[in-house]
Amino acid sequence: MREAEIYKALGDPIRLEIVHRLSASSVSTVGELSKNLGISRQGARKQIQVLVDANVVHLEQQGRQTKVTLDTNTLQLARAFIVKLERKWDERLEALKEYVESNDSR
Amino acid sequence: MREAEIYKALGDPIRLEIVHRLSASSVSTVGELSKNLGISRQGARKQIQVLVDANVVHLEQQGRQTKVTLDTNTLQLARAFIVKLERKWDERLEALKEYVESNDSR
DNA sequence: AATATATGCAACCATATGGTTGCATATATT
DNA sequence: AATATATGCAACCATATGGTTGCATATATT
Repeated sequence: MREAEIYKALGDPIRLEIVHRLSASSVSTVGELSKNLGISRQGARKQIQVLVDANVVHLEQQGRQTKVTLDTNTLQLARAFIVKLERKWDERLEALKEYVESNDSR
Repeated sequence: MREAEIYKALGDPIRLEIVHRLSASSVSTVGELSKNLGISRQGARKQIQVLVDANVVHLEQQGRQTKVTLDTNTLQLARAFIVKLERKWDERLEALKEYVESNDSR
């Protein structure tokens, strides 16, 4: 399941913060994204790499800087899996409820 | 961000498999869920505990067995965060596109 | 009462992870 | 040409994580 790797990549406060900034602010270079995270630039770079490896973001060289972009396909995959879990679970509850009602002694 | 802990809990193949089985099959006890995962029962129990700690599932003692239930509120939180990321990102792309068009020299 | 079943808890271990520092280098700016 | 900026890469380290085995115990079944 590729989804596991995606969730794992999102499953860290710093990495989630990076992804959040990417989506919500206009910051988009490796250098800028690495600021104010409470860790060193090199440390931040390693976290960005985890996101790259899970295809949550992509990198693109631009002169001396590196642009970071979100991969919405990956986000969609992550969302779809959760939606499926929710739907299947609801179906089961529904089936169970009907079963209980059909055997209800009232 | 509580979401990070949720994603972290989902970010492991075995744990994701457990959650998937919970939603898709009628298996619902700690013992049954622990089977066929390729690890020992005690190992599986530790993974279930990670899901419990992140509130992805809840436990409920029933006689000598322990029932596991999905917490849909937690799943919803995880889904909502991804949806928000996708929306914000789309808004940014849209704004950028309009900006480019307004400065287009054609 | 004796046995079987479902479970929990603790100690232990190898590897993964999240961080650091130090150094190198390509591209822009002056 | 000299300097500044943005970045990458590697070695290292402490702690977290994912697994194991061994043992204890509460509840059901016979």
